[in-house]
Amino acid sequence: MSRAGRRSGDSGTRAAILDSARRQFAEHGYDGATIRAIASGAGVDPALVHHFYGTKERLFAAAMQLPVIPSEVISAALADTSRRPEVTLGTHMVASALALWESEEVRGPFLGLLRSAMTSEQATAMLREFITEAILAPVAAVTNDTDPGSAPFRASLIASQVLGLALTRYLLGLGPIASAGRDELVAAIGPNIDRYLTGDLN
Amino acid sequence: MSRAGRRSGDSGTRAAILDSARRQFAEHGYDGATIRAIASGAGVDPALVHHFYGTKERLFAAAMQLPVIPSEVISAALADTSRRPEVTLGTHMVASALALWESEEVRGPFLGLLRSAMTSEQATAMLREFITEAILAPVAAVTNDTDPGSAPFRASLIASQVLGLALTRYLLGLGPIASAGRDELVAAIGPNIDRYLTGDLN
DNA sequence: GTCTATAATCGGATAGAC
DNA sequence: GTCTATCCGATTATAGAC
Repeated sequence: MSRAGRRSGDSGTRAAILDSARRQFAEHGYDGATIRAIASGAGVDPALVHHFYGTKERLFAAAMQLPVIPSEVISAALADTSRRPEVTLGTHMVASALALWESEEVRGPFLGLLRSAMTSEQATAMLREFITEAILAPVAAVTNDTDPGSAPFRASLIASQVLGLALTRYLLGLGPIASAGRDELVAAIGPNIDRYLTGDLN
Repeated sequence: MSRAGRRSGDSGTRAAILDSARRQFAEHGYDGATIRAIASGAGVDPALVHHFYGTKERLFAAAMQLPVIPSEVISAALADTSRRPEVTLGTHMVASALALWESEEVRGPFLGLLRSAMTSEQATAMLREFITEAILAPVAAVTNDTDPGSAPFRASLIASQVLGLALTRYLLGLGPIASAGRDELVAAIGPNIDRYLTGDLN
């Protein structure tokens, strides 16, 4: 019978390693996360990590794959905004980001990428690419009616505020902004994003 | 004569090591900067670094000392603003930050601290302390007339935007924001800081 | 003040047994 | 699929000669 021999299927270890990797990269960044610590966190031998993922770089790339598609989330936000005009797009963007970051599965890779981008050129490129995909594209869709050329600049400004929010809230744990509720932050920051989106920047 | 023997004075090496340390910490963060690279950058033997500064931690603390006193800079900005009311405080804060960061001696330690704060708990504490001193105090001085309790939250929001600016401009090198001129950024971001300072956040 | 030599540790990666 | 054993490079830090 073809059923003889060991099952080729999953025993869950592969996923456990990826989970542990996400946590380690999120907390310590690329350099600070060690294969040994990742293996230990998954309850397996370090050699197994290499067995499944080859090198540390490849494991990092695998771990940083977001479980959501940025462009889909933004599309949903856009659709929602056009249905409820009382909610501005900037407000909605901040609310969406904060909501996504409350999920461990999204926040982990994102913070890992952010931390790693500080010291690794490769991670910097990955983060830049992600930002472009997640922010520039939808912003361009909104602004290309008024002033097409300003879209990249507007998107960068938005990125600076949104990344600054993640930085102070999750990485630095800056008192009031780390303990503030979602609604509070949305109300405080949303209008500033709106200004970057459609306001006069001169 | 008391002039016999080797001069006890400075041969410049100590300062050269500190300079090299600032550059290395700025570029690679605490973990990424190695004593060896710092020594090499200063053209001396690694053992000398230990001879002068003891441990890597002590060298880091010495290298991160800013050559300017944050509170003094802010005081100057406040005084300047009250003399020329056409320039808003938020605009002036952004301009001051960008001007300071153009000096290698200020930008180096600052970026080093920012990079290191991503992975080192000790550096995180240092950066938090610095932010509080540099931003919270002056903000409180401006807002305590209107709504005393909101000062820490307002200061944190300002920190999120200012740190986000440093992050995208210098660490990530995000296209349009990295190549933008100082005036352009001041005009774009200043008003948003003003809103965090005195606007309605609800 | 400056360097050589070396101790002690830790990291990624591989070979190969089971 | 999983683990043991091991190699090899890099790092901080110290002892001590000159």
